[in-house]
Amino acid sequence: MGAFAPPSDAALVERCRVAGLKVTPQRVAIYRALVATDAHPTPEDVFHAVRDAVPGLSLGTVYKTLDALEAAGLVAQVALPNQAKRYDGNRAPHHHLICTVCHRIVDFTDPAFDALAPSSPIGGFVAERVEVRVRGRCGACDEGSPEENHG
Amino acid sequence: MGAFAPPSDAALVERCRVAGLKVTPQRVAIYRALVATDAHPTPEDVFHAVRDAVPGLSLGTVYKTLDALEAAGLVAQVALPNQAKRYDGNRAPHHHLICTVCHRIVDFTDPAFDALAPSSPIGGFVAERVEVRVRGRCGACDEGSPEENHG
DNA sequence: CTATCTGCAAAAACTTTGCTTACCC
DNA sequence: GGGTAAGCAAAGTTTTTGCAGATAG
Repeated sequence: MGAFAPPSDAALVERCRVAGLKVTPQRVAIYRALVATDAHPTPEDVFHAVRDAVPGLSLGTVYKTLDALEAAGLVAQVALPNQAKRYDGNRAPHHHLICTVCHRIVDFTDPAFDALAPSSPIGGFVAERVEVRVRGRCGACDEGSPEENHG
Repeated sequence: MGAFAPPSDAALVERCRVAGLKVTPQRVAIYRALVATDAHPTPEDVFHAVRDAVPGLSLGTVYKTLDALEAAGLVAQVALPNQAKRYDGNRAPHHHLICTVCHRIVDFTDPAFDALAPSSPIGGFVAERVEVRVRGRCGACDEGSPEENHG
């Protein structure tokens, strides 16, 4: 089955509609770019990726659009120390491997992690989502050069 | 045993020495302020907390000092979306509850979480540390006002 | 038609940097 | 003394905001 098929533009458009967001070429292009990559790009990254397909696109629009998509729950932000905002278009529950050398963020899923919840309710805290962040060195940074490989 | 006793200034000074950091009044005051709180403050927060004890302290020094302490591994950063840097002086392994309403960060530990590791090595990734982030609503924000309670 | 959205540019927020003086070791 | 660190202020980055014209529904 198409469990790994990327969502069609129609699907993205539909999600915008459901969220009450107007469907514009800029918005769809930005949304699609984010869903199509697993690189957790910054707004700048998205801007550059979409610029060609949408002439005249402005960086400000990218910021506003990512904000809107995030507020609508269609994409998420992955905040890392000492870095610009990074976005994640992957809606499925998943976790992150974060390379401390090249700052790559790799999605992963793990059956054992999916049911995680604190064993006791802490101070009335009501959990909604759990994200596990594993920090370490990615394959490239571990074997290859101990230096920066790339982001 | 004094498992929950805050570290003495002498202990903090010693850690600085071991890390090769010169010991200055500013540095110790900033370090102590961070270790003494569980509020995960921003550099601004730290600045205000320490300002009275260290007249003439500058915000720039707070930034530089927090950088130095982080580089030395004595404190950590907790990056959250749409917020200024936040620091964590808690060196013990622990995880975070993050309130989506008031943005409070609460430390917690959980035996079940401490041994976490991906069940299969992903792409040669070598894990070093694991942080679990539980997002939801803190006690105050869940019962009380559904609005902002406070940061 | 009307509310939203875009592009542009200015402004704000946050953080880093450069340099001189002061201080720890 | 020599090398770090502090203070100050300027500069740099990143992100937000305001507004006029364009556009989706």
